[in-house]
Amino acid sequence: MLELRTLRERPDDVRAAIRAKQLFDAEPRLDELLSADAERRSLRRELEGLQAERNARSREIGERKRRGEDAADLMAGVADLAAEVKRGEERDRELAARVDALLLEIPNLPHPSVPYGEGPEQNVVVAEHGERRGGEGLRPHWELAEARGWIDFAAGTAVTGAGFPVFLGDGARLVRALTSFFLDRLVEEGFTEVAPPLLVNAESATATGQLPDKEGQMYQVADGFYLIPTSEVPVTNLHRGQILDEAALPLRYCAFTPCFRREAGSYGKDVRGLNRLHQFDKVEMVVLALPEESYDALEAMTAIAERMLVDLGLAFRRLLMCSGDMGFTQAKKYDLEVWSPGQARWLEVSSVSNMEAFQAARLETRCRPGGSQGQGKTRLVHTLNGSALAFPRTIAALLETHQTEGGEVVVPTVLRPYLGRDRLR
RNA sequence: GGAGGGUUGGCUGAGCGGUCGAAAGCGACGGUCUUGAAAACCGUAGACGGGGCAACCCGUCCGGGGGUUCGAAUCCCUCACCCUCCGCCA
Repeated sequence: MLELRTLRERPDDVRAAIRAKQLFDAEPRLDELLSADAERRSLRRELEGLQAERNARSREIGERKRRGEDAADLMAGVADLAAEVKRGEERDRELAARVDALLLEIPNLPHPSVPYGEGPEQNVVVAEHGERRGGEGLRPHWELAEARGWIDFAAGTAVTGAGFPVFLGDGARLVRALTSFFLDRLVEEGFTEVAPPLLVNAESATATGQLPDKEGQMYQVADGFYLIPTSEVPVTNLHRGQILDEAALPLRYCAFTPCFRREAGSYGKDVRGLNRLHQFDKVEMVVLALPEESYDALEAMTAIAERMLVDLGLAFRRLLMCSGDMGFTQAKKYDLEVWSPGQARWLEVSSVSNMEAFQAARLETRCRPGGSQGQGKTRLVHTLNGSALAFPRTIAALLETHQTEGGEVVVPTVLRPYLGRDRLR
């Protein structure tokens, strides 16, 4: 969420952001929020005066009683005041709850460098790397994988349902090899490896922005928990409510987890093969950074993900997302898309975003020199995350790109130590 | 799943319904001393919100949320979490 102060001081910027992000439903909420907040502030000014008066009189009663004097007259006078305070506090609670709920519906402001656009077609291709493989006889990954028994889509459907493929044999080993390759690389880069919970509570999901709006995208299980749609959620929540030492920033984490998404409403070619699943694996980077350093961190994270794609021998491009395709919580976002020769289309395998202080405000993750024992003002940290990388589409592109005429797959050099062979059979 | 005990400031830990935002110790910060440091001594110190040019003033916060009361860290209800014992379990 944005800080209330931002809405008060820059309501026009917030309104512009809502429109730029094409989230027009948020505009009436902004209006309601601003008026509720104004009402609350004037109420509070009045209420705080009453509270001060009540406190003073109660203190006087206390002092008299301690001296053994009678205070019945004072107590009678304060009763009305106390009742009025109570009414005020009730109204204040209502308004606070309203403001709080509405605040969750206001999207983050796009960074000035983000281009305006109404949808995906206006994303900007920043760079393209590698040579796209093309030609006759290149098969889509589902044909390759099913022919060799690396992936059994039908079995997954039987066990659970559509969108839950089963990896077998060299397919499963490829998953394990990628896991190690990604994590080892990120640890080399200085990230701390995390194995987080795969279920989170509503507070965590709210802090990172999955709730309340995207509730339908998560699987909810018993006891009010949600299956994580990305490890961004548990990992970003690691420092909830803390005041971090600025000298310790940036904090850089990486995590391998399965991710669970309901993906309601998807259809057609999007859901073919590994293109869109309800359960998939992903290695994620999560960074908590100083505000003045967060955009350098965004570039660095994107570069790390890109280098992995280069090492896997995949052709890819980097997109700068336009305002309308960026999503609710992000200030700036890059997508990396790999070329899928078997499908002749681009597939998103990574999304790297800077949320600035949007998540930190709800997380109450702050920093200052010296940390919780430090001096001076606290500031909200900036949070970032990025995939490095999402497995299914990486695997799809990898199988299709490195396929041979005989239906085998040449294993990229960097994965050979992990797989112990140079071909998938 | 059953029974009991807890949750207080960066940490440990006191706290009778009435100057308690909260003792004390540790830690932190500033200073004295020292060539420097340590020790010792003196002092300063919470977070969040509102108001004021400012010194400063006001409000809220003792796990979360409600309640009782003129007044709640202290009493009541409720939820969450932690600990101990029993049961079950990879």
